[in-house]
Amino acid sequence: MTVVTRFAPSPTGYLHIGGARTALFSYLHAKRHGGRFLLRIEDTDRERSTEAAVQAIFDGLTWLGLTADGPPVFQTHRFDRYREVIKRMLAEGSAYRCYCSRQELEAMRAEQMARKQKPRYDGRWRPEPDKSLPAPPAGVPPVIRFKNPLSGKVVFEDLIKGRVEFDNAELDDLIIARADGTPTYNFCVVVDDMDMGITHVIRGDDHVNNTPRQINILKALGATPPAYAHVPMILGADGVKLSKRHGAVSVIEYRALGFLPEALLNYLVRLGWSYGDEEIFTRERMIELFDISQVHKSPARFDMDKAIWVNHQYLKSAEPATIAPEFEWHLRRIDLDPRNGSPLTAVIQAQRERCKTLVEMAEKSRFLYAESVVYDGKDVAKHLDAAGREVLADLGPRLSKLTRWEVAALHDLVHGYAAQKGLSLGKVAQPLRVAVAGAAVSPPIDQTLALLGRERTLARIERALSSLHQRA
RNA sequence: GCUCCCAUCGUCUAGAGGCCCAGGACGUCGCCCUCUCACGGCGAAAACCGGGGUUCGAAUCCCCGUGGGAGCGCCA
Repeated sequence: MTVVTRFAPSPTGYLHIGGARTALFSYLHAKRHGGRFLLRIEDTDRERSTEAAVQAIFDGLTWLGLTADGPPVFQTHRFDRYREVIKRMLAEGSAYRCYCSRQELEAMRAEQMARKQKPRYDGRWRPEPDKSLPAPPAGVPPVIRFKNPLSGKVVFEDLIKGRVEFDNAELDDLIIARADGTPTYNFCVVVDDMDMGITHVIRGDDHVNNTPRQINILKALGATPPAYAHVPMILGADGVKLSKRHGAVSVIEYRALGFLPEALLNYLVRLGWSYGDEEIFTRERMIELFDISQVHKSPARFDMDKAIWVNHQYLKSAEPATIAPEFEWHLRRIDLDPRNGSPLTAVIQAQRERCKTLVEMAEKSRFLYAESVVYDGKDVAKHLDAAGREVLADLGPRLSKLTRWEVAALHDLVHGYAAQKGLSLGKVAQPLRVAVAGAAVSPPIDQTLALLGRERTLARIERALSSLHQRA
């Protein structure tokens, strides 16, 4: 049987990083077994679902490259089907109408809580062979409840958690359709998973308690329950559920933070899963090695430092051309024109080892794309003193006479000058660096000059000298 | 309150009874390399939640405790 998994978010906000990991696990499990990964939008709650949220989820998944093998399924497009199934269940007796008012239910819950019991529906409208039901109150639209088995156990082998058991006595008759006729979550999930031919439900830990109910409905419908895998959630650095106050929670925020999608995915896959001592996994390798049953049972904390380290690994080793589009996105984000400077791949090549994020790379490359440099006062004071100015004055003419503006030639020129003057390289490179880049940090000086180009280099040396004269 | 789940360095993890006085990675701290920042190299500190069992032998199996988490809606 072909493996079919799905990611089923409800569009009430952005794509959460925890959701992204769940999606990744579903995706990997499907691919690992040559199966299909599907997407379903659980938008039955019209109050909270928004068009923008749907788009945000699509955008997040697209950026991560977790593409579904088929068009997304929208639950709101399937109401006819749900109605049909409910009609059938009513006819077969696996569901019934309940006329309790909300107030009545609330009172029931309050009373149970007071008696220190688990709040649950007491089955007052549940039809039984020898039971006589009250006459339905007039004018009250009923909800539909599922007739859950009263005794016995629901047992399932969770691929991550192992054997999980629930007593049916712990479960109550959940509402599958509201008074207005719209179906509810647990019911829709069951019908959809069945209709979509889902073989493996991989979802967040917070759904374990829903699983026995869903299995019971599935059985009442005569369907075979899929396999389940409940993945633990991601915690913030403080061990508490990850939320906005921990910083970035939405996938798109990680893009803004300067992450590469592959790097984020890599970090995420290692959260709760590992393969020996390996840390870096290409997508192909993840697909080859990922085993859902090896995922940890316990929740993991999100460690930004490690995530950034992984990102740096990708920045350092990925093909510059694959990084270029993201780098361009970041340059534009800080109002720099990617065409107004050296080719992106050359800059990436020069900057990658000193930048852990693309934000940093864009920022550190500002002097290569902006018309004017912003000088760091401290660095200017430190390196463009009298001696530094002398170096610049000497180097200007020599540089302007250089015939080949290439790394090797620039290297020889700078080194040759230092040797000739008996200066350490630092005494030459630093003033030059500050003059052209505005600060004491940049790629090796020969590369820096090569990337900047002759014209800008000479102009900036000029400007550094003249503005210093003004100050002096 | 009730139900379910979890527990190895600060963090992510290796470990499926002897290979473990517990290995790797991030982070931290030294040292080396060096034109800056980095990269890199070398090294250090750092953990089996507690208590009982089982066993010749337990981080690994069992029980209890403690601590964490999730769920208990006409939300999803």
